[in-house]
Amino acid sequence: MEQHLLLKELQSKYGFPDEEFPRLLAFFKEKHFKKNEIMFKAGDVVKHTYFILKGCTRQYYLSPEGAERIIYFAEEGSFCGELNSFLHETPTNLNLQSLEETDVIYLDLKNWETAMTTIPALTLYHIKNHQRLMVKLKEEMGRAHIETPDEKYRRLVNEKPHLLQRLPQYHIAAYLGVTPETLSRIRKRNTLM
Amino acid sequence: MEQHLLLKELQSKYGFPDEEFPRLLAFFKEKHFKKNEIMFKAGDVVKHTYFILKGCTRQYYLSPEGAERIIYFAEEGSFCGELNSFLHETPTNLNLQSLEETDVIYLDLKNWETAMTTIPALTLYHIKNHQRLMVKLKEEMGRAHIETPDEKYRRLVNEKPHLLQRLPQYHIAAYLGVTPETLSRIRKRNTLM
DNA sequence: GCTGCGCATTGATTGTAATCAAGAAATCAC
DNA sequence: GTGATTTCTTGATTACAATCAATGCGCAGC
Repeated sequence: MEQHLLLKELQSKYGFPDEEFPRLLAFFKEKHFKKNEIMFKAGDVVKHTYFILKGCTRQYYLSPEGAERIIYFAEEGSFCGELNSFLHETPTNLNLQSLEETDVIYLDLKNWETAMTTIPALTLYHIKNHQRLMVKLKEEMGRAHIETPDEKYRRLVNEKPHLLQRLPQYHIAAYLGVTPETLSRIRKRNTLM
Repeated sequence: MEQHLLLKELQSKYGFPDEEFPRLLAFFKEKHFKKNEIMFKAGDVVKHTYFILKGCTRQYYLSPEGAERIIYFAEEGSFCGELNSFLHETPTNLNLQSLEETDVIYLDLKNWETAMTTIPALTLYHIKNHQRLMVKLKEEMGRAHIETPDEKYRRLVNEKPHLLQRLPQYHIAAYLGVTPETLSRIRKRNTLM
């Protein structure tokens, strides 16, 4: 019997009691996004927090000049959203877009709060995971200023090789902060030797 | 009568009841760091969370090549530490160093947990502030890959001009992700016109 | 099969930061 | 104050990514 992706994620990090899971799952609704659909955009108040069952999304800023700065890609088995906007009901600066046909389950604010306050194992998951993400973000920050595009690319190859197969190169380029032309040349340099 | 810096910080963000403050303050101990003292370093389990009363610190990574990547500077009136290592009692990857003669108050883990669980206004401050920092970090991430050094410098001039007066330029350079030579030239370009 | 469009590659040129190398200026120790 | 060290500036050169421009490739629609 196949284990639910959400339960798998919750248990993989810190343990989550199986018997609590149906009660948690009941708080979620399901939804499908078509390829390239905007899930929320800058200026919106984010109404849902998503967990991806199938597919892939990108979160990005639009610079004043209109360039897209991709912060990260989320794939099946992970949460994506923008908690600050969601919890405080304030407009976000981020954009979220599906990159493939994408199935999600999601929570609205009311259910998020209820689940978070009545399921201790979820609270624990959330706090610890949040802490962990913060540290990862800081590490990336440190590297973002310093690493050369070649280094960034090689790190991606090592850490998230599946993304390279899954996504078009211009998105990878926007994520690495280089032009598609440069990425093409980097790939040439780094595969032939 | 002078208001305590910590109370000021707590109240400036979300409100904190005056009458609770003495009870909170009792959890803290005091300490002084000399200029350029290492407060913790990569590999350490971080034992304290600091609040700066006077002075200035920097948090940074050491790259494999030995280059320093400064993540941020903390001045009087702000917390600094590394919560992930602190709370989970695991080794950190970050380094923290005082840049001036620095007075702090600090919490150890036991007191942090007690304070956090018995003073609701503190819990609230912590959660909300953490959320806010997360969003700011993401925004910086987005910019870090894309902005030119000139833009980074001008942003710093606008947002944190005091840092420029306070810190040596090679630290500013390490924060912006450029060499000191380049920063010197950027300054020349951006002050004369 | 052919046409058109989006995406990826390649080439030539340009701009800008890193690097290497001295000096000048400021800071600290005695 | 003097000298020594640290920090900042300036110059010359080099390396590399952006940009502009053109071509190649793959795929969808007719």
